[in-house]
Amino acid sequence: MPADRIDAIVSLAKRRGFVYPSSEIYGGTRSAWDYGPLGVELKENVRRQWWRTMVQQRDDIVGLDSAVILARDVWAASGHLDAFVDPLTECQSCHKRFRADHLEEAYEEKHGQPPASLAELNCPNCGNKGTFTQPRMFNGLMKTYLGPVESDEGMHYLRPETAQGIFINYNNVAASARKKPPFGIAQVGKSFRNEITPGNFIFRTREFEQMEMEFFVEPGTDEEWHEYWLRERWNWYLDLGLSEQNLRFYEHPQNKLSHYSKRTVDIEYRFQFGGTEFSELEGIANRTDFDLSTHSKHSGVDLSYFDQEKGERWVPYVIEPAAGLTRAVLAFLLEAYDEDQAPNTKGGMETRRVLRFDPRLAPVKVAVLPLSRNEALSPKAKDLAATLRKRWVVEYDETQAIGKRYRRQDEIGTPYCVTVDFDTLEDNAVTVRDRDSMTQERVSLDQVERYLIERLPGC
RNA sequence: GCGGACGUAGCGCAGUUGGUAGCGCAUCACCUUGCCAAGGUGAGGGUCGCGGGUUCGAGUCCCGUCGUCCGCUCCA
Repeated sequence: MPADRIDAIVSLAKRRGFVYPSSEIYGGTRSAWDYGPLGVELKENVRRQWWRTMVQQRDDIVGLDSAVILARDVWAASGHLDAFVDPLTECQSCHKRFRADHLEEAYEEKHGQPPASLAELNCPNCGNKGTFTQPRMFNGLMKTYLGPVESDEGMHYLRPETAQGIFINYNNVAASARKKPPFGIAQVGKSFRNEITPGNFIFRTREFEQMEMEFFVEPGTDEEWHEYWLRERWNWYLDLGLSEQNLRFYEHPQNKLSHYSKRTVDIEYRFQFGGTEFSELEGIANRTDFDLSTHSKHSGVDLSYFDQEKGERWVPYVIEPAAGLTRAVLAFLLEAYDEDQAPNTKGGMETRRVLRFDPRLAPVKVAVLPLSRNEALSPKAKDLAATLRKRWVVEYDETQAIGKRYRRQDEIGTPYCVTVDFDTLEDNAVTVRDRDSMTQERVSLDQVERYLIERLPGC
């Protein structure tokens, strides 16, 4: 994979309508991207595949769509208010930044007492003393105010993860859907974090979309279930076209785990940002009984489960596969991007840009092309397009040469092009052209839909 | 937030010592061809990211600001 593939994707994304810089006519706004006509289809297809796999095709997982703005107590209970707010200070000599509380802890360990002020501290990087700025609080939680008056009472947080909406609905879902462990609750939606350094195109943004599932299991079976979900999620990416060589597992070291986690393993993709080969696509964590326990404690509502068979009560453990929808979109784009050689009219070869999407992810499934803009061909082709459009996203294009139109479709990853030609008027058959092999097959008009259904499974 | 680079039409770029912007592709129209783009003719599209300043005059120099990328920092 060439290192400039990401540049090619950014350019193509804007040119063809996948992703635009947000608020572009006002100079842009940091860390936000807008999804164009093809991008929204692609994103929706990724979301749909996840939902089908995780919810609709299983009998042990159900869906949920909770609010973005939850009660403030939720974030106190979940630990986010503590974990997301850090005092940061910067060394004015070498311009490195540090957690002020970490510096003070290190000082105390060494000297047996806390420093009187930051001025007592030497910079761990350059060794200079008294160079630290006053610490500033960095709050990873995004604030907003409910109600017309900006008062402290109205201050709420936009969710930094969708998971908490699931935990606080645990009782509701378990009761109404008559579910008992092991079972899961899945949710897709936007989350918000004040990332210090957003960037790398749509990889890290302050507003982003997550696909999260919380799987509730009996304590003691949690490690086994964790392994199960690692395999399941890995296979999901493979099934939709990511190649094994571009994926890997990353095991978080024990001393760097989140406040809620017993073990976390990421699925990473070879995004190749700057000097970083692999970056996180999805985190699969064993959250233990932390969430349900803490919400039981803070809310006063018992979220434990009474096991009828064993006659005992326990708090379920949670295995959480938490995927970034927008990150997955980028991974699928990168993986699909390819350049190969295609013949031209003159008998030579030309470079062809093609997005080799799995058909389930392709924004457009079929393009209908009359060989020539013509009184007889165009209506016939339009009729066919209208028929196919009842089932799939279909593009109709009659401008310029047929070869050029094939290339346009290749560049946006359309798996099949159906061409209506002059013979069609005689034999009622059309040509179906395959994106990857560029081979063509003659198919009779009344069989086209069936032909495509066979080749577009799950679309 | 710090350091560096960059920001000219949708995309990719050129703009020489400061003298009021060009190229390729793309788009649109017409002609031509008719199964794998880049034939012909023509058209539309840019207050050169934005705001100040220096200057008779700035895309070109200076300052600020916004944005992108790279490196730090952060990444629950």
